[in-house]
Amino acid sequence: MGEYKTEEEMLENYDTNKYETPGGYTSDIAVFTIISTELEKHKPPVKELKLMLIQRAVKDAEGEPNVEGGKWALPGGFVQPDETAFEAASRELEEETGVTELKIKHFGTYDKPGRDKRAWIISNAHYAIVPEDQLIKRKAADDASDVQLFTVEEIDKLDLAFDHEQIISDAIWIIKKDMALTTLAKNFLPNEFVLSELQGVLLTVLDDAWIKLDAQFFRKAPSLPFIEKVMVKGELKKSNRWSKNKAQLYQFTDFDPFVSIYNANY
Amino acid sequence: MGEYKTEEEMLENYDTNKYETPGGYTSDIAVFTIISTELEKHKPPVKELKLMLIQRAVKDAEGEPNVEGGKWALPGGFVQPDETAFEAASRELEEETGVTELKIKHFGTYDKPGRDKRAWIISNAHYAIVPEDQLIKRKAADDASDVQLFTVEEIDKLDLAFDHEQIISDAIWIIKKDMALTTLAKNFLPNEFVLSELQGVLLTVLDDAWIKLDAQFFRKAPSLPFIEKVMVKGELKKSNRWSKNKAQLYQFTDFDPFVSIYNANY
DNA sequence: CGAATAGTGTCTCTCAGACAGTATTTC
DNA sequence: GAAATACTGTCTGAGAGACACTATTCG
Repeated sequence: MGEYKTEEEMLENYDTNKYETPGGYTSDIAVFTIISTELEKHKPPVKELKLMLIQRAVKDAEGEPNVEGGKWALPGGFVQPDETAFEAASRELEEETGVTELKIKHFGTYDKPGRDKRAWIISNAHYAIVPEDQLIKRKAADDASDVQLFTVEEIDKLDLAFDHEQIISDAIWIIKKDMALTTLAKNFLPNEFVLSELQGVLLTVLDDAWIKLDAQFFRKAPSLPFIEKVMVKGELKKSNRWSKNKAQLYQFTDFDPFVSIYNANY
Repeated sequence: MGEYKTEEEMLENYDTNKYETPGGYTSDIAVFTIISTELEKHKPPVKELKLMLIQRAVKDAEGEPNVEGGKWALPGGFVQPDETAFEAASRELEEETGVTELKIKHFGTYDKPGRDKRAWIISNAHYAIVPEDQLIKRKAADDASDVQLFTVEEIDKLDLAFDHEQIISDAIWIIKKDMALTTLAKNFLPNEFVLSELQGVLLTVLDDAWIKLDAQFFRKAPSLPFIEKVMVKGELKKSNRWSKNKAQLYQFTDFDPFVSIYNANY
């Protein structure tokens, strides 16, 4: 019969070697941003979705050869025992970019045996969205060549560390889905934006015909239930940031859309 | 400078104690089923969403007090180093119910420090859908009172182990979302089904007005792009399983619906 | 023939889709 | 005034929503 009389006594003697335990627990972050390139004054800029990657050092701080050295990888690191993987992602993103209060979302766990040559290491993957102005600030402060932004097409040609090719491919898929199904777009936009900016953000990721057609987009968008016209002192607030003609400014409401395949258009 | 010359040499000497490592890696499964209760012949049955839970033994095999003994919990267990959490879920579900080839989906990671009193234990949560006939088979074979099906309302009153209250609440939310956004309903239905069966499954989880209204549901459902009428030798196949009047049988196609909040109804 | 399930007929109204047209501002 | 962005007018047809009505079968 039992050696221990109480649950407390048993807990004190709990042996973590009873089952084989993982050799590490990490958190990876796919940092997305949309870069706007202004071609001309009073012209909507060209927008491109980019992902931040770091190039792993060939040798570590002690001068030892680094695992997967020289390859490009997602930023990330080991999770501490007093935090969740999500908190680790948030902490590491701040260390890396200096930005806090960002949209971060967990989207998957990667635990395939052999994914990390060192040991049985489990990774939780997150995506984060950084507004471009925040990233540009960082770019100036530290223009290390080992941190770079890549478009989706450029990533295809890179030599990626671990199973990060899979993680990145999943991240891109998820961000497309979330862009279509949630108001994720708001994280890529300033608080007040014009319709053509929203259109530009959506087009970096989605490929709907009606979003491309100005007449249809400009007619329907104003009645989307999760955005509203910006009013100041009873007047409609407008901007001519991107055009000669003044355009109406919009902001997101807190409406949380919920759609269903059983009553939607495909 | 470095002790090791090559990456291989370094890998052989990799010390997993360099960072603190988790004390365990587990996989939990929320097993859902929809139980149909036939009240009368030729009447559509009452359908209810149920979740399978197990009651943790008060003492373990060695007679020691068991952690969270006596409480209800999700089935699950430790992940082996040669498998993923998903594979572990699949294996454990088979051990528990004897059923393979089921719909299983990972939906979250639970790693909040202190969630398990024993150690730093990370759990991956999955949901699974078991057709009711498979579960009834099991019920007969082993009618242990420590495995039971509960409705969502009944679960609210139970004393649940670890953070399983949170996991279950998340699981129910996810299954509702997936029911609305994917063809998840097909996993709750036989291969060939009538519209009232689909309507019944949807109503266990969703609460759309138009699904409830027969006239609207029966008009629109036939044109859903992911189901089609069953044909046999050029004839429409019908069934009077649930009614005196024969009803058209449908089956799911392999169409994968993709909806967006930007062109949907809310 | 009554009752119950499984639909269909018909009307109204809204909105998607297509395409042309207008408004505002800068150079 | 030319050019570019940001919309609006107008028509057509498909489909959502509401409610009444029909069809089939069992007992």
